[in-house]
Amino acid sequence: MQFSKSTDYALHALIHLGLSERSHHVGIKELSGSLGVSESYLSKIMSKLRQDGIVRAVPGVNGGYELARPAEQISFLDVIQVIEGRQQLFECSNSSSQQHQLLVEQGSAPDEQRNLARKDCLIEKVMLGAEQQMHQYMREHTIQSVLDEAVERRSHEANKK
Amino acid sequence: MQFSKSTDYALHALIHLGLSERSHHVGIKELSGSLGVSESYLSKIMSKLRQDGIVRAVPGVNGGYELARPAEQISFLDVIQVIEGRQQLFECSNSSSQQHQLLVEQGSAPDEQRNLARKDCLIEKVMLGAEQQMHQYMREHTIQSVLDEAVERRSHEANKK
DNA sequence: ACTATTATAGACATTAAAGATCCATAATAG
DNA sequence: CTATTATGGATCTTTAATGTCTATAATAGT
Repeated sequence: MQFSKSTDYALHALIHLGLSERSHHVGIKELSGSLGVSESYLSKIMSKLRQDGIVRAVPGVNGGYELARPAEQISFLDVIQVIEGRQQLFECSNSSSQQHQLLVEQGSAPDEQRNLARKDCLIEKVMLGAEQQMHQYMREHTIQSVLDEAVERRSHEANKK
Repeated sequence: MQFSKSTDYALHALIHLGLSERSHHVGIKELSGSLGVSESYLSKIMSKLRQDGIVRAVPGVNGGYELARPAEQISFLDVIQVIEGRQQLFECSNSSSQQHQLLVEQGSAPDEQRNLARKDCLIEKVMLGAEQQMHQYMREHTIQSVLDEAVERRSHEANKK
């Protein structure tokens, strides 16, 4: 299991837009050149980001892309969910099998067992908890926080001289 | 991005083994029947778990599988890493491109820029942090903790009557 | 209004990974 | 020695990610 390259491209593209001045449009040529990926492919990704309101796009001469809202309001989670989708990372495919019966009391009434559906899988519950830990972290980190850290790193480098 | 079905099968199989008495071997027939998956496919997964020391396997009459160590010493993280592999969820594919130059000071010496390799990508750093949040949670949850919670749930159900 | 420029959307091709099956082999209990 | 059970290799199918191409629509500048 790995995040797709599209996610990598999307995040880097947004950093690039974040570095540009406000209300300046960056064309797909500049973006794709900077990231080392084809225009065709990157424009698919940018379209997704536009459809989800992360960036704005303007066609025509001097057109291109810009962030649709301040960089501190674009979290990593926002971006990942646009590109990777919003399904759970783990879904129990097994709820109708014998397996889950074993986790319920052996002597209970049949209708109680029926009520134990997909969402009651204890394994899925753990995996969902794990995912939400990751989400929380991604929610706290934004495009702006990366830009800020880049500035910090620059001043550290400067001090070393 | 989603966890593979193999991970689902592996976790459910381990719960099944955890429910069986110690030093009792559970055959692939029983396991695959319980999970609703073919013997061939599940045995591949069980082999992986054996190679990584999660289960023991015994061929021959009355053979089968058992947990290789106590259920409280088998964490979700152990299992996920066997099945999904140990690569990072996110790896920056982009370190040699212009993108990262932008994140470094524009006027610095060329050799300092060279030193900024893959591992210095600030995006990758955030993503790695997120992954480690998830790992920590998975490390704290074990096969035994699921079995315990199943018991708890049973007594809750009993109280409702 | 015309033209060059730029994003959009759809169709399509390629590649890689997951999911699944089959068979020959090796190990074990009785 | 035999029936049983796991193992490993080869192979096939399906699905998702990756990538390209082309026709269309929108825009700025003239």
